[in-house]
Amino acid sequence: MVQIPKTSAPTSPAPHSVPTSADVARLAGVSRATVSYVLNNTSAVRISEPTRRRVHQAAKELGYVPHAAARSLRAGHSRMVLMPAPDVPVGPLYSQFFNELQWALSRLDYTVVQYGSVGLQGDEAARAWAELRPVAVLVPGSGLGTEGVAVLKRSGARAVVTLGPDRVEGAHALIMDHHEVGRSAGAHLRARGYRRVGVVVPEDPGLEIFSKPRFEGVRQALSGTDASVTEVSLAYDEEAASQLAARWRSLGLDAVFAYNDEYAMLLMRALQDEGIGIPGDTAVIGADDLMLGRLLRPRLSTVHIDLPSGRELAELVDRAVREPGAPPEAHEVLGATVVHRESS
Amino acid sequence: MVQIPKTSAPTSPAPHSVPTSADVARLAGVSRATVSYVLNNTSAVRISEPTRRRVHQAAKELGYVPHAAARSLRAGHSRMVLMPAPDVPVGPLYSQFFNELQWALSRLDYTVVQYGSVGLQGDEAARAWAELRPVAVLVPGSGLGTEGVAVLKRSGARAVVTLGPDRVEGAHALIMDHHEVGRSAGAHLRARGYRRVGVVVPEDPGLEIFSKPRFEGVRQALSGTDASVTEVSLAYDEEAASQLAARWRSLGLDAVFAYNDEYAMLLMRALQDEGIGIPGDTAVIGADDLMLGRLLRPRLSTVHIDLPSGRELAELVDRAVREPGAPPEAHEVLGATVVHRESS
DNA sequence: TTGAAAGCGCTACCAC
DNA sequence: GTGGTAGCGCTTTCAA
Repeated sequence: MVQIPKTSAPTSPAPHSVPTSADVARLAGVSRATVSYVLNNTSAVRISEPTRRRVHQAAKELGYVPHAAARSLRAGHSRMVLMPAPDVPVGPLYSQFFNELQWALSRLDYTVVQYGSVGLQGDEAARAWAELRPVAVLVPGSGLGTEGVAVLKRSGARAVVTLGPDRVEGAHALIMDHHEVGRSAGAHLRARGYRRVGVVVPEDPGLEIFSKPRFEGVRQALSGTDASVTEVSLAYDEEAASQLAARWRSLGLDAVFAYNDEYAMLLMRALQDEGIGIPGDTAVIGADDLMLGRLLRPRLSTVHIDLPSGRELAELVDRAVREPGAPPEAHEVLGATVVHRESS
Repeated sequence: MVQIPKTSAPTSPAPHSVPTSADVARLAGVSRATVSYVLNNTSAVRISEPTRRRVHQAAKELGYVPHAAARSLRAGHSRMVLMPAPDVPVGPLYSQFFNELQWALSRLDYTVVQYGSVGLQGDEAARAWAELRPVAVLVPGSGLGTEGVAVLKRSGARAVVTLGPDRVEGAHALIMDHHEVGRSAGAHLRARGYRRVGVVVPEDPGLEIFSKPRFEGVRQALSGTDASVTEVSLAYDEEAASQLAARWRSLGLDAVFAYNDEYAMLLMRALQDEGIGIPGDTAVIGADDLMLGRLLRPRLSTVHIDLPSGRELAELVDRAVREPGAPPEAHEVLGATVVHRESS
């Protein structure tokens, strides 16, 4: 029987070491090999039913849990898919995508692990990830360079996938080019006849990866026309917004792409409080197509963003893992479509 | 020299296996022991400078990265802090808390890993986590039971901390009792003279952990008074909100606690579109004190929630790891204070 | 049907 | 100063 009486407090300060398969074997009166066969349902070998029972019973009594590190050390590989945890607060879009991905990967029998790599820079981070010998690494953003990819592959990663603005040599890429978001917004504003277009760029440096290309996209969409594009820096707080609103008229803008829906809401509110009509005096368009945009008055025009489904990415990963020799795939996966509502 | 010429394409399909410390030793012309000493800066032993250089050089050429599993297998422990990834989209509050935590733990030389455990139930999940032999496990929500804690501890976790509504035997607890949120809101509404109070309860079953206690809290705050409390179910979409608004007057409520700021915004908009004045006809109060509440008109009253700082939790973890015999601590860490604005 | 033993990559004890 | 080597927990071939 188990040594800890069921009825006593489970806080047993006994320094009992953690049970190994050898302990299970001992208790069941069999060899470690047999324990392994039984617990892994190894089909290549047939174990008698009584023995199986004894092993299972022993494992249960000891509370045996296999040691993943030992197992994958022996096996020479794992099924861990590693993903650095994003260090900026992410919105519902990313959360949903990530959940889907996780679900799809677990269906394919991979284990998804988000690795917190605060404070690690570029190749140093790649090395830290490589220490875990993941079978695949999914890297959002643009932190990974060619050397990082090489480190990961050398250490056994069979698939390295970047989710970001650009391709990295040797890695599969899900290219999420936010230029397209800006371009859609810009084209929309141009088509609706606006000529002096502002583009909000968040002050938060962590958002630069998105804000820069979105800004550039607007510029691209309006280049070759008589429209002007003005960068408008804005921190995500009320004070900053109202200060901006106070000098808004002096900017002489007839439309603004507000980076995303949240910044759009912030700015809209400040403009309205300043007596600036939307879209009459200034048109506003956001991005991300959040629920809140539909709730604003006027209803917020926005750029809806299509991310790849988690299932798609999971399949890419699986394909890459099974065929590591195959040349890296690169897919443009960010779709942007304008949802025209009332604010533009 | 390294075998892959620097100038050729780095897509070397060569099935070269991943370099081990033995490879480094061979290339440097020393023993594996020496490699280990050098790369870990072992202070107990002095290695000559030329040797150090040779080892470092060889490691670099091979792109050697130590194998974390092998290392922790040998060491008998790791410094991995495991946290199951939340399966519901989390708001900025949690994101920020988590980032702080991660940062604070990495300062203490722990590695934080979020483990995606979709589809795993209770003790099964605990077993999956235990396989990784983390030194500490932080579990948000209420999924972990006494048996789960026991499994984790038996498999070597020196600290198990739950972040949720209740204590679990044997685990440290950061008790986040959302009753207090409801109580604050209820007390506020009562103090302001409202008597027929509605409480929005999201339909999303994943939010029950929060919505149930928040609802109960309001009930508690109003029990013993002549005020009534009515549960109002609501899905997070416009259609549901406008249907609710259409029958709002028939509910005869003079105030509503809207679960959180986002649901509050959804409901407020629907009510206003229905011609229901806020707070004149119905007062509204949200929770979470998000930026968006300040931007609504009328400005949204809300319940500000104080979570523990990531640093505090990190210190608790560290203490628990160093003193695994110590009795589990339990702290009430959820502070709720009403921020009165214009909507109530 | 079951057991003995090798070995995955690494570190740390002991010898030289 | 440096090297040999045992052994962490596990799986799997080969024998019995």
